[in-house]
Amino acid sequence: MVAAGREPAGTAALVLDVAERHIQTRGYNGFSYADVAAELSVTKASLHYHFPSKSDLGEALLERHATRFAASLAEIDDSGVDAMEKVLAFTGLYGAVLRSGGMCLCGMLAAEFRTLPGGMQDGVARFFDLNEEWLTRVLEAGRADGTLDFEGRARDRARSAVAGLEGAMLMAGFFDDLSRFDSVVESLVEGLRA
Amino acid sequence: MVAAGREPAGTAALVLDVAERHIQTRGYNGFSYADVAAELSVTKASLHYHFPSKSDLGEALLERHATRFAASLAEIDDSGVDAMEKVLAFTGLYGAVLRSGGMCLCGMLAAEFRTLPGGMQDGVARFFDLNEEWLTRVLEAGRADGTLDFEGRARDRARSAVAGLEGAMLMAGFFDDLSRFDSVVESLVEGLRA
DNA sequence: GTCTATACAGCGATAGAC
DNA sequence: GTCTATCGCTGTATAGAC
Repeated sequence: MVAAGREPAGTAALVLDVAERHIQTRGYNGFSYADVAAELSVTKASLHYHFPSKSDLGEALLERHATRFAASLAEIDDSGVDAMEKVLAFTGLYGAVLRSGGMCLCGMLAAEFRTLPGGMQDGVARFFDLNEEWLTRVLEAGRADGTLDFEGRARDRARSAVAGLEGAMLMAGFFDDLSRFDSVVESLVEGLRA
Repeated sequence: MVAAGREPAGTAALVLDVAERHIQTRGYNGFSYADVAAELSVTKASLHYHFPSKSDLGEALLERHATRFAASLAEIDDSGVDAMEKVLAFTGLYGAVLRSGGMCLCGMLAAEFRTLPGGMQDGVARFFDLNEEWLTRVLEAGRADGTLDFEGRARDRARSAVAGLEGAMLMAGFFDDLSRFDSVVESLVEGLRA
């Protein structure tokens, strides 16, 4: 079992790694325990020891993902750069996943959400909430100190930005064309420039 | 069998209707012939008469969808409104699907594309190409006659707009919050205003 | 064009040995 | 913690009667 507040280690971590990549590329309904087991050269039964059900696996993955993402955001906060640089670092987190060859984990799960177990739906919602709250704060701070300029509520901007990034990953991944992602980031940034 | 260039009628059309809604809400891997059969009160074997394989069904659906969408775009072209109104009518096509309770058919399939049969992948790509080409033309015409104003290449703008709309549908559908879609349309429109 | 019946592969999941 | 073996179910798909 996994100690509370700690990331799984050993085989459990490897399972999460493989499952994460499978979900990013094929979706939750697009991979099976057999796929993961074959890739790790273990048996399906061994996976069920670590994650009794597929939804347990999915929820553990979402928990790890949220923890890691929150840590990345905290790192950006601690870097002491201005608001625009923070926004760019934020888009960079998305871009890194795209360059690694996959769709955003939670973007993919959002598309499938009606087929997901309830616990996973909540995990996906929490991820987006985290994104929006962090970005809203950055936008508000940037507008307050004059380094950013935009119309309307910061929260609406943050939501539009996250939606734009998700759509950008979807399209750039589908066409295998990173410039489609860059174009969206570009127009996002232009809309915030002081 | 379906006559070339004509939409399927009768049971085949009903099958496509149900499959379309299932893909929009649950994805291609999220529904089965059994689901469709139950909803139409027929047997699975009956579905296989109309569409021998699931990929045949998917490809027929994409063909009908492309035909209908092209007809909607032609209708906008023929309406004689200015470029901004055409863009709004375009976003309205997406919004109508969202209000009907689903994700964009091809947006959903784009997320799953690595698990799709090759013929369906091509169909999805053609849909996005059609979107981009039409919107690029509208943006160029609008800039030429002064009713729109924006920086950069029209094609890049069109691609960003389509990506934004896809992401907006994804997020608005997930949170069941139409205002998230409207916010994205709003910022899209603002970025084009002369 | 729809039905019953069935084939066969893959799925998530469990029991129990090591 | 991993294995072999197996279960029950669902998936796509087919044969052949009506």
